[in-house]
Amino acid sequence: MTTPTPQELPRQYEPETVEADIYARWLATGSFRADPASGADPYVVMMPLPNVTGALHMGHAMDNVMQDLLVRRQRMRGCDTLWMPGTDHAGIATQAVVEKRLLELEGRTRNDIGREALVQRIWDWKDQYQRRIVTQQQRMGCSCDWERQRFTMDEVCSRAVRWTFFRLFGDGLIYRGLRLVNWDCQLQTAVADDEIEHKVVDGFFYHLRYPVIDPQPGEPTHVTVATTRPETMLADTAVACHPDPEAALEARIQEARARLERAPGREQEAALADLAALEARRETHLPLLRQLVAMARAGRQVMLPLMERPIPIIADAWAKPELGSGVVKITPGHDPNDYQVWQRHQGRIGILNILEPDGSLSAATGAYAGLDRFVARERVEAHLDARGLLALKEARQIELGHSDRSKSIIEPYLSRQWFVAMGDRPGGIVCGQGTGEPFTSPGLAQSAIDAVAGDWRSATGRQVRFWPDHERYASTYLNWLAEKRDWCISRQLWWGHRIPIWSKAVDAAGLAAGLAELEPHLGREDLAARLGRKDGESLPLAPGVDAAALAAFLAGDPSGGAEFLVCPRDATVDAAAAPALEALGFLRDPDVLDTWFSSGIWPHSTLGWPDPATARVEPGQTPLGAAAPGGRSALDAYYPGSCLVTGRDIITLWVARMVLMGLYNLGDLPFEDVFIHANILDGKGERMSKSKGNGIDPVDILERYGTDAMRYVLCEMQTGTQDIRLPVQAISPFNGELIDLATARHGQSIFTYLDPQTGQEFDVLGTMPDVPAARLISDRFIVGRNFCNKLWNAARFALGNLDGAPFRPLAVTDLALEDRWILSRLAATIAEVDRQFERYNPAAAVAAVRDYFWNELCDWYLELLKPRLGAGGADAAAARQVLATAVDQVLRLLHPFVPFITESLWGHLNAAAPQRGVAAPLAGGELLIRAAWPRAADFARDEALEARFTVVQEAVRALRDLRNRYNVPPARRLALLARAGGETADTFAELAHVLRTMGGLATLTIDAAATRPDDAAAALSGDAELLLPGLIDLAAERERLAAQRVELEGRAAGIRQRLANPSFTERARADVVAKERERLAEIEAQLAAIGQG
RNA sequence: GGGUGCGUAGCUCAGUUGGUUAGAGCGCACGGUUCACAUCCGUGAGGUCACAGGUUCGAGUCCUGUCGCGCCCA
Repeated sequence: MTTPTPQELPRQYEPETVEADIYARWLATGSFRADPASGADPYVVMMPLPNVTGALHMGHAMDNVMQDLLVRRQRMRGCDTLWMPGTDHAGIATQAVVEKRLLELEGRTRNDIGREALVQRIWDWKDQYQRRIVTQQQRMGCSCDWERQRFTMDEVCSRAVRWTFFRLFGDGLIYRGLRLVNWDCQLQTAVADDEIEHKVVDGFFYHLRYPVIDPQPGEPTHVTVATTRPETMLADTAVACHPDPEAALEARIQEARARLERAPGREQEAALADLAALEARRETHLPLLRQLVAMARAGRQVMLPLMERPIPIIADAWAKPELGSGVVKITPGHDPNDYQVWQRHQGRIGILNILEPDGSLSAATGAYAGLDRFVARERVEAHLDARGLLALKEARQIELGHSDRSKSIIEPYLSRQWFVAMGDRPGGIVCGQGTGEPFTSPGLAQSAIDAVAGDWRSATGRQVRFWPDHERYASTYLNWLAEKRDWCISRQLWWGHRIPIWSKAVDAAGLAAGLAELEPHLGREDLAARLGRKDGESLPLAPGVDAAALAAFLAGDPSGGAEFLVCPRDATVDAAAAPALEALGFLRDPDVLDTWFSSGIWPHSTLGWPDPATARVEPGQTPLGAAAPGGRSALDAYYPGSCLVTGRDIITLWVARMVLMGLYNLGDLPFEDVFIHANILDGKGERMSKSKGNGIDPVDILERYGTDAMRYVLCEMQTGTQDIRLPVQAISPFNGELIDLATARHGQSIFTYLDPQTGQEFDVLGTMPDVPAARLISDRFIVGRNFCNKLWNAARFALGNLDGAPFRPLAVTDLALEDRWILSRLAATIAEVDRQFERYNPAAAVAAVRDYFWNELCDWYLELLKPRLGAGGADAAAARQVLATAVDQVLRLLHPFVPFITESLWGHLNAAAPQRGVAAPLAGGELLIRAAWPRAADFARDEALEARFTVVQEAVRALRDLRNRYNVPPARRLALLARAGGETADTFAELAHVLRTMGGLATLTIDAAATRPDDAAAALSGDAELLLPGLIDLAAERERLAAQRVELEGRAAGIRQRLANPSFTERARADVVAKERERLAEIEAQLAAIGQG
């Protein structure tokens, strides 16, 4: 890289000419590399792995920039920093995208091409998007250690997944159980609760009549139940009424009364109607419900129509006497609430599954078998209607879960899934097995709760703390964990980590024979075998296990049926055992693991756990084992880590799981700090996302405004807990004008808009074949570009004046007052920036540097410097040295925020003034990225001088205001008569040159006893009066002073009133009262000044 | 339905344990090309802090309620 002389630097900062070179230089010098052998304190950030489904948008940019900000500062503070990059395979999301394309482009489904071919296509997709994501991150300036980059399905991470599964399984924490899951009939997989979008849609509420079997005289002949999904009646196993309908109804009536009392005027009518309707039920519904309770106790039944199956009437509080008929149908296999009813009445009522994985009805439905569920719905409706059993069909809005991925309607579906037990276990669980500091926790969820709440500390004294609002985010985390719900980890997908289990069904009769066959495989440390019951309980199998005990265990589950489960510890063991297991009739589980299973162990899987020495990294990557015998492995050096930076939406899904998996596998925390940053919203306040078409590609922003401009604005926006609205504009493909998407009208789809100028349609997703695509940007980033340009030009000015400025130690007496002032302000700024970094407040940190750089260094110090530099001599030399030092420190402070421009200017500064400092030389360095972070203690703080400077600055502003008011040309020098005494007079005298230079004065007279000449323009500044003779217009001036007097008198009156109030002077803090008195005195002095004229 | 957060200048947002006259940037108005920067400089206007009560000597800040908006969970 050649270094141009300052004179050759362009007049404007051109990011595109420096960014690529500088990034290449950082890479070539290994500046991002972590080095366990350095002996420095580690600082470790594990990137929230973006998934390979698509490219990054501004939300990711925020996440990445925040991480880079923290990492770059800690690197400059001398830490051995590791920022671990990587990507997530995102099982269902990625497979769904690839399947969708397959269908759109080739009209084929996954079953048409088969498992192997589909997985290959997804790998290709992953390679493509991983490259794109890394490019995006590198262009954003991310200083990750790329030589350690991981992917959740690479060899290193996959091994850790298997070991984790193996360990959990061996500890009895993984089981297979029958559960109601959310089933996506299109993708044919279970999906997690958080992958469901609830939408209100138009539907119907069907009221069905079920005949009572052998009704006695006076008993009803039918009961009426209601449902939105009539076809599920085929799987009904009971009808229920409330066990104490009277009490339940009265409770609702009381609530309705209370609501009525609280209801504001316009809601009164509705509340009154509600109450009346409930009260009417005492007559219309209660008698029947009481009768049904009695019938339920007597074990009476109704006949399920169409299936002609008797089902019991039961009493359960799930039935609400205030709703519908007060009777509900119970379909445990297809409704989550009914499933709970079934659990409460096990043995008395059955559970049935009538759905096939594709959403068609199963053989269990007889005549309806094979029909799609929506076709079956119509048939059932027609058949019931024909028999007079459809009492009513009312149109109604109903809430329905839709799959995030396929958009199809989710069905509650009874299936066998794998779970991790999150709750407390008898005897607890052992965390950190084999680590030297193992400990016992009641259960997995509890271990993660303890890490945040209460007095628990890890063996190394760590606990988890959320920033910038611990209480708020900790409560999200704790509320979720407190439910301790078992975690469904199986997904019926092809893309992901295959569940490493071989299984074979067994019953009581075959138990002994099966055990004998398995015997050769038992007792191995690399293979775990258990006998699992249908209810999810399991027992370990070891050589010589007591068959009688196992038989008793099997008999303990009334549903009967069990299976042998075998889990090999890793792929090698698996391959070796496979033929034997197959020969015994074992089947390998076809499902894959939930993505969060592998991302939950990301903070240690990436470091080579369970054994860094044997972790097989890819060619060119940094090995994870110790570099030398006795040295530290990546795992030793970088676990536990430091900080996790992420958005609040995955506190539960991911943060909590990383904590508990880290504790379980390693006995310590993956991080201490969790920095929750803002989400990026568009101009309408909607969360930015590619699939919504409002996502901005950070590369589009940085190509237009520069990377540093983008980073600067992102940092400036990260204030606290507030989400950020980023108005989105499209660049018109027709004329290049910016079009605000918040106000633009849509075209034929929600992804197209109409150009308000040309009326033509454009597309923001770039997927419409016939509609021109538009890039999305946001003009919010102009601010950042302007900032960079200002920095560039200030540095250009400094560089042009430094002239190789040699270093020599300077004493305070060698310095001008403004030198001491700018260095004092520097000390204050460094301290403030550090304080704000520690509070995780990037906006306040960057504002502190900005204010120092722009409002103090540029606006005052540089202007004061200009006459001194021209004068030459020792004073000019000292000025150069201070200037070089101030620029040096500003570049360092700004580097984490705007790394490219600062690194570029650093090189020029090194050429112009190789050694910098004031009292002592500062440690330099060829590259800024590794230069030392500024220390406030290196510069003398002089608050008294700062206060005097403020007084003079105020006077200068007052002078400028007068100039403006009287249209005085900038070049005209003025004669100032300052009526000031005491300290103010001293300050004016001491800093007279500042007043002269900045105020554009020809002469300055300070006189405590001056009288105001008639033709003088006058302004107050503190307790001084600034008089500019020969400027005015008397009438205007009198009017102005009169207005000023009114304002001052108003203020004085307010303070006098406050001081006259005894309860204020007695109860308020003494310093507050004193301050008020002081202020009053000041105002009175000002009034006196005006009055005198 | 439960939980949680937000509402401050035209816009996007700050506002530390309650204590001067509520701030910044952008936008707006006026004036400016003196050779670092017009992506700049100077000055100014602009707010009933959503609304209604309450606590307090004192409330943007604490409490209660209402309205509007968002997110998470069911």
